[in-house]
Amino acid sequence: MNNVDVKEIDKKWQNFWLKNKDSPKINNKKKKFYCLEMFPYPSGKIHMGHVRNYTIGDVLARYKSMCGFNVLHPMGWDSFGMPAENAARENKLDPKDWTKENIATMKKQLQSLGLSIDWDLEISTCDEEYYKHQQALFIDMYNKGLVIRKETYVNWDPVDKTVLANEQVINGRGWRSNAIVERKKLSQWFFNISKFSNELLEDLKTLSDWPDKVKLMQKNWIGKSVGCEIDFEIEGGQKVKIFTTRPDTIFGATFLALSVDHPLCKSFNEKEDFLKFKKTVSQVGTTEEAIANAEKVGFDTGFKAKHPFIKNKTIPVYVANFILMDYGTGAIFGCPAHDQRDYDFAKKYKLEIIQVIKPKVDTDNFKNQNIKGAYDGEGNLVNSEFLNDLNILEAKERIISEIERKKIGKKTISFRLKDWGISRQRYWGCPIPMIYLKDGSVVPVEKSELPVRLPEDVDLNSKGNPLENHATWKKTTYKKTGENAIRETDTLDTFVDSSWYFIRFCSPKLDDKPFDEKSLNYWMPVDQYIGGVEHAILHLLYSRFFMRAINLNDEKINIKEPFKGLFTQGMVCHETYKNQKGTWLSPEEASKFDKSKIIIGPPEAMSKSKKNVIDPESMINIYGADAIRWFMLSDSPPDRDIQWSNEGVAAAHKFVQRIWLLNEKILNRGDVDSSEEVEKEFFSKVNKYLDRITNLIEKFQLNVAIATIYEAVRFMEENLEKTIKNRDFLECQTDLIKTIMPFMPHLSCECLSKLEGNDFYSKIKWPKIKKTLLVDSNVIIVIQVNGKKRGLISVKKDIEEKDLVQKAKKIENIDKNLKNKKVVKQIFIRNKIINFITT
RNA sequence: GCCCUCGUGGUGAAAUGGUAGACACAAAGGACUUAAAAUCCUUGCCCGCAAGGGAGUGACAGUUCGAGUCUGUCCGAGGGCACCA
Repeated sequence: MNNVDVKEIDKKWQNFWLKNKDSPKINNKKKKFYCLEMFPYPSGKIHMGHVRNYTIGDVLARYKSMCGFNVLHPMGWDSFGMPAENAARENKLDPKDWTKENIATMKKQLQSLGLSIDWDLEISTCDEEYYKHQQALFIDMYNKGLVIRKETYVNWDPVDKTVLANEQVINGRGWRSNAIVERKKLSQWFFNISKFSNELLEDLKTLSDWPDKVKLMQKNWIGKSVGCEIDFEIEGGQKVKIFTTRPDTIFGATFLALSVDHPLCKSFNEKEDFLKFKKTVSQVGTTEEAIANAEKVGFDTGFKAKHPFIKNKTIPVYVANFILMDYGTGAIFGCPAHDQRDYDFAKKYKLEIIQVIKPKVDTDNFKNQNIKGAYDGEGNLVNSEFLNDLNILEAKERIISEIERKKIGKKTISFRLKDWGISRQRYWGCPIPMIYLKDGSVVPVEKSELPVRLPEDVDLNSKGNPLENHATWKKTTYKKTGENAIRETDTLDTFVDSSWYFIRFCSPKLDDKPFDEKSLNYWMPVDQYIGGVEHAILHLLYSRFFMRAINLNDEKINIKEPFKGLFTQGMVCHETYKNQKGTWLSPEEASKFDKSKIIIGPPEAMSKSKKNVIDPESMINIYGADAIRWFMLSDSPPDRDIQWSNEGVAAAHKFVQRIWLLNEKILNRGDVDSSEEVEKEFFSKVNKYLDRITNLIEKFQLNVAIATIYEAVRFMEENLEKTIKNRDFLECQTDLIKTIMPFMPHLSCECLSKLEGNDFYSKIKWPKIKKTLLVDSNVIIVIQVNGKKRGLISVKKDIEEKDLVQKAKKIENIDKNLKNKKVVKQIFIRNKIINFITT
């Protein structure tokens, strides 16, 4: 018998699926399942990470579809962004052409994987057909008050000449250019995401199908803290509002500290020593770690603030480098005894340190009257007048009510989450549909004027923003009044594009509005979203914000959370290779060298820079799509990293052939004598395999499901010669192949078409598990003596304890172990274990 | 510094508190072959021809008849946040 030609069946069934495709329609009788993988950036070619991501999604989509769900499984392109602009500049191409070409290549590659994607729903964010709706959404959001304009310090990337969001700054460097980021003050557009801070935090609790890890990361990112604001009066009449989460330590306050950007500091801007201080502060390090570890320094304003609870006590007011203007109120009171930063600061400037918490468990912080380090643990209040003896929680409550009674402050909640800066000074993005009028006002473009198209004749080689530099593009008129106006030349952060594409997929061809409420309400939320954990915070948080923004004041939409289930898959890793000069070698290059002459590094995520990449296309050409898909899932749990190995794929390919051979053998098996007992056992065993595979797919343990398929296939092979009617054998094989279908669709279709004939395709349903066959009449019971395994016994199911004991004691090894000993206790767990405890 | 996750053979990994190492890769030995490839079988730490026994899931304690699994402390690796008051 011959091997199957994998390249041929790949082509054959991909064409077949194309002809027999069945686009999902709204069908209220059928349960829907929206399966979505994070859409790719069209960088040129697909990489193994895409293969893994989309294979996981495809297994689920095909499985759900076979189970009778109405499955939506679309794909699109996150096609705006800087690489297109950079590549276009280097190769003197139009970003649009470069992007289109990449999309065409990558689409063909994805199709060669045999994914069950409905390409009729394809969208691309750089298409006018997409971004015009995004502009309409932007205007809606503006009208809902969710778009605001603020002048702020921004992270300026001097290489890419663009503003970066905080999240795009990694260790003080631009996330793409790796250039050291500078601070610059600019007027920017923001989405008012902080309006939803509390909701975004609270609703995490409803996301039961998300990994806890991701929820925790979002929780920390939003960073809620409960505290209170207190007004301090400065001698001379001014007031400073501070924020603290430890109002209970107010009697330990020995100074105030302000941010350099605090409004009160404006009056010092002419003082030379202040400017000098400001300059040194801004020069301190660039990486976040350096900032965090920088020495605490301050500037004495000379002001004295009145302590709100201690008569006639004043405390000095400093400007300090460790106070941030954009958290809380940009001012704090310092309590050196119970906050390490304040402690360091107080030591440096020889400020008073007053202990107000007596630790529950003795520490050496406060011994010998010489306070060593800050204590921030549990304890009771001391040196605090009316708060004395209360614990921290009680003291907080008491002092807040006192503050509120005196009307010098109130309980407040602070969030770490800041508004989302969305302006980018780049060309290849969605133009922000706003215009500037002569009187200085800024208004949205009339919706009837949309889209605001990107011009095609731009000079990408000039520095700065190409739209700003364009000769005519920014000149426009305001439709309402006919007056001349200037367009906003910034474009939107590409995170905006990906914050609603999953909504667009519900009605991707709709021309007059971004989405149709009926489709949205039917398909959303995404039942299973699959992608890399690197998007755990930003993309997901922004998408959750968008869903709420769309929901706001719109009663027709009843979806709040966009992604019901989330799965984060691991990366694809490979060993790294270097030659003796230390330059990276690709696996192919390395294989040409003598092993002793190359340095082999540990497996790391495949990356172009380390050259440890394997090209999916060439692998598909050698082994076929099924083997690649199979290998991507077989070696590790889907949420963990996987190590690429050539042997592994080769093994997957061999298994493809083994299944094919088994199928051929069964087809040519001819009829055999049957024995009822053997048949019953056979059916029961196969059913157990089918049941396990089903449960494992449901639990997303795809690697274990694959291990079970290996076992099941071996079982079939071993039973070929047994007394089993061929009709029954064919039935079991058909069921088994169907469970392989989500993993290896090409091979499975080829096998099924042989097993079931021409109309097999309409009959592909997930096998029904016969529950009655899962129950065994016999069970294997473990026999232990003093908790140690001493034997196994096969007995009738539900055997009684005394019968089991009798049988067990007859086993030689058990008898030996119990000899001369008295059994003092017996632990019996029905159908599982018997444990004899002896003296 | 704070928070989280994970430590199981040569490797990737399985294991509702109840047979540790399923399944796969690699390795060694064997079968088939003139030979090789392919395929198949066996082995996997210590004692033993074997039956069997001992040790064993990062370390040390604890809970339990029984712990890879639960609890505590420590060590190691990875990830997130990072002057957030």
